[in-house]
Amino acid sequence: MARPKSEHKRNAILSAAAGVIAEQGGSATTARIAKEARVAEGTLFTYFANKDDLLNQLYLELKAGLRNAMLHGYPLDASLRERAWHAWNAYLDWAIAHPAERRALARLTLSERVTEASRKAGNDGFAPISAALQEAAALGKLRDHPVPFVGAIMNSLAETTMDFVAHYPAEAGRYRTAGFEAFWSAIAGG
Amino acid sequence: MARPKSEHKRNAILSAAAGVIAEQGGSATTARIAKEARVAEGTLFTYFANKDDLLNQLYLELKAGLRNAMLHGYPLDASLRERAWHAWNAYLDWAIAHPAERRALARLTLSERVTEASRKAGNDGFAPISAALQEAAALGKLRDHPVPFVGAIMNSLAETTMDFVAHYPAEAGRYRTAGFEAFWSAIAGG
Amino acid sequence: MARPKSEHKRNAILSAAAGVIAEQGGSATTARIAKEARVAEGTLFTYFANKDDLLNQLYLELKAGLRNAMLHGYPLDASLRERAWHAWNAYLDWAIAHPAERRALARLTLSERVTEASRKAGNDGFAPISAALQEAAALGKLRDHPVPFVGAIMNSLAETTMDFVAHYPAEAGRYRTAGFEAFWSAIAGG
Amino acid sequence: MARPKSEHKRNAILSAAAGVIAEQGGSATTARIAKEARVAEGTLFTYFANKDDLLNQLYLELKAGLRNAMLHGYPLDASLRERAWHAWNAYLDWAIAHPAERRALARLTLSERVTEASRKAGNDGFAPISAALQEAAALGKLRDHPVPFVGAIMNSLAETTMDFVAHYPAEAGRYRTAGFEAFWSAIAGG
DNA sequence: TATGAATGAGCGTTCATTCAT
DNA sequence: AATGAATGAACGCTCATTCAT
Repeated sequence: MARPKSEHKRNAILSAAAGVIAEQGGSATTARIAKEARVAEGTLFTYFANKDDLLNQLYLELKAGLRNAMLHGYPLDASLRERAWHAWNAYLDWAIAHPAERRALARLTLSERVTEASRKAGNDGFAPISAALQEAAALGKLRDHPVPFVGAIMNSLAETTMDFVAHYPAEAGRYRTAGFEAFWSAIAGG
Repeated sequence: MARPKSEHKRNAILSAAAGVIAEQGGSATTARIAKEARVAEGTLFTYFANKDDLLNQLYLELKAGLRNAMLHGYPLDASLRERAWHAWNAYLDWAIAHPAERRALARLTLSERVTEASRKAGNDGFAPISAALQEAAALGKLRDHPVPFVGAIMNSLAETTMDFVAHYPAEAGRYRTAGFEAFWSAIAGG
Repeated sequence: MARPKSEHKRNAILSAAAGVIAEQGGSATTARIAKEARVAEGTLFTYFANKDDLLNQLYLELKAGLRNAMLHGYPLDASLRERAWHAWNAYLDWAIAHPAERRALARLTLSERVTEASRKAGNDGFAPISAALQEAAALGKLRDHPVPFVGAIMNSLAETTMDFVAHYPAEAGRYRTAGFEAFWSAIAGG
Repeated sequence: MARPKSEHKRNAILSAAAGVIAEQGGSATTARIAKEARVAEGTLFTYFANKDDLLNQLYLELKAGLRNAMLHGYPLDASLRERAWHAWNAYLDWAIAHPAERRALARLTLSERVTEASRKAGNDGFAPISAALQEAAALGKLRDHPVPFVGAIMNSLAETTMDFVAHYPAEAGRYRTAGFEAFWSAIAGG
């Protein structure tokens, strides 16, 4: 093969896209992304069929990165609260370490251009966390909340917490704990 | 430009904008909005200096509408929980009655085109609710959470609840209560 | 109405398109056409939905112009030969007077982008000439040739004649006559 | 570039080009041609300096192929009419046997990218046929037509005939004869 | 020499904004 | 003030050509 398609270049484009989307949101252009990735405009299209494809692949990549972060070291056998605490922290750690990725993911999640199929695929692999919630529900530990509702609550409280952590880094620890307490109080009981 | 002739026309444009943004998100064009408002393309620009101005004014208008809904009949002298319950229900009622507005507001809140100034101005007028939270905090009834954090938690849980209400209208009542319980548990105590 | 869409501008674009296509063929760009028409690039698209639409409308317009030229003064009651002679001359006169249009029409006729529907519509209105051929065939004056074949022969000989007239303007008259004689000999008889 | 390694590969590219141009006309891309020739995109440019060069060489190649077909078995000593009949049939046989080549040649003949020099060179080698026409003219057998005009008439009538043969294969024989009769009547006489 | 990824000028088209009416 | 045609910068994307392998 002449010059093989380089995983490095693909990642550079995805990474540049995350940065530009985090910064500019809906007005991120392919020209800007290519420039940021130090790649010709046309090159972007040898790695991604079109802009929507890039957006969807980026969404998937970000979801996968987050999942890896959350599931790395996940204490399968610990108590429910400990597992929740692990997931909570892993999420915050990832978000703190990857602010652009986090912002880009938030924007993509709300974009009309990310397909339903991508959303579904992106949520695969979060199975262990879902499983924990299912188990908790079965044990009657989740008040009366439907499982997906609890998942959504966790998500939205974590996002909110993350907003404060990002805004007040000096009090990151405090918000991290407070957010978790709020979450745990919100769902546990029964 | 400063004093448009017809308040009716201005409202038609704002209302059309809410509808189109709710539906199309980032790809809403001024041409489409004007058409929906039954107004010429150019007319839009005698009421709003440019698209960003329209977006920011719409954001403000939606925030004001929501505030009016939440504060109408607000029981200033009731218990903290009752006041929270009132606000909670008022929010959900507004969102159910104005789905396009709600969706547009959610999208604008995340848009890079709504300025910090607009966001600040938009949160003015929610003072009575903030006041209640302040009071609660002073009484030590809010665990240890900073007041703005509690406000944000309320907001994000209400949004999450609203998503489920919209998705499963048959179980609206259940989610309405469950969401409030989650919220109240999350923040009350101490 | 603010500024009505002007027939003049539409014609300027069509005329510019004919000129540029005659000159550049397949590599005629919308930018070049707009420039030649002294119109902004975007304006072209307020008169024509897209480039293909422009091409098809131009084809139709050129066909209509040619038809008008050929049918103007057409001697419905003259002899067959006289009617053929009239059509022959009218075609050559039009082609000589409108060299760019003629060349553009030739190119469009061969383009993949002119639809079957346009071709069909373009041939409507040449009915009187077709009728003459039908009549001649009925009278057994066309040797044994099928009518459409005779029409095609006339067309191709006229085109060939026109090529020579264009190339050797000094001998235009000679080719005009010689071409017609060739045509008439080719089809008449029986 | 001047001495490509493989004549086979050069032919594969030319042949693929004929096919793609016949099919797609002006929108034939070098990428598509290379793919069809089972050759890398870059390889095309080691055999041809650029796309225009490929087009011109293809034109020449097609002309040469047609010439070979027409001159093979050409009855130098037969009567004028017999020689014309031979050429006529040879052309139709070639066109029927090589539809893509014929179509590509027709398109290239009209393309602005085939140079005057190529056209001239392409017509060399049809000398024997020209010679026959010259001879006939000298003998006063060609009415009064200039020789090149007669050649062009033959060409355009053969093309027209070919269009009908391609469209109505069941009546190929009839059109073949009728076309020739039309041609012969058009030019012979005196 | 052959490969195919890389390049970037240039394409057709959109759209926020201006301006003649 | 209202209209909508006119504008042209900017977009996503294509493709002939180059060049590292």
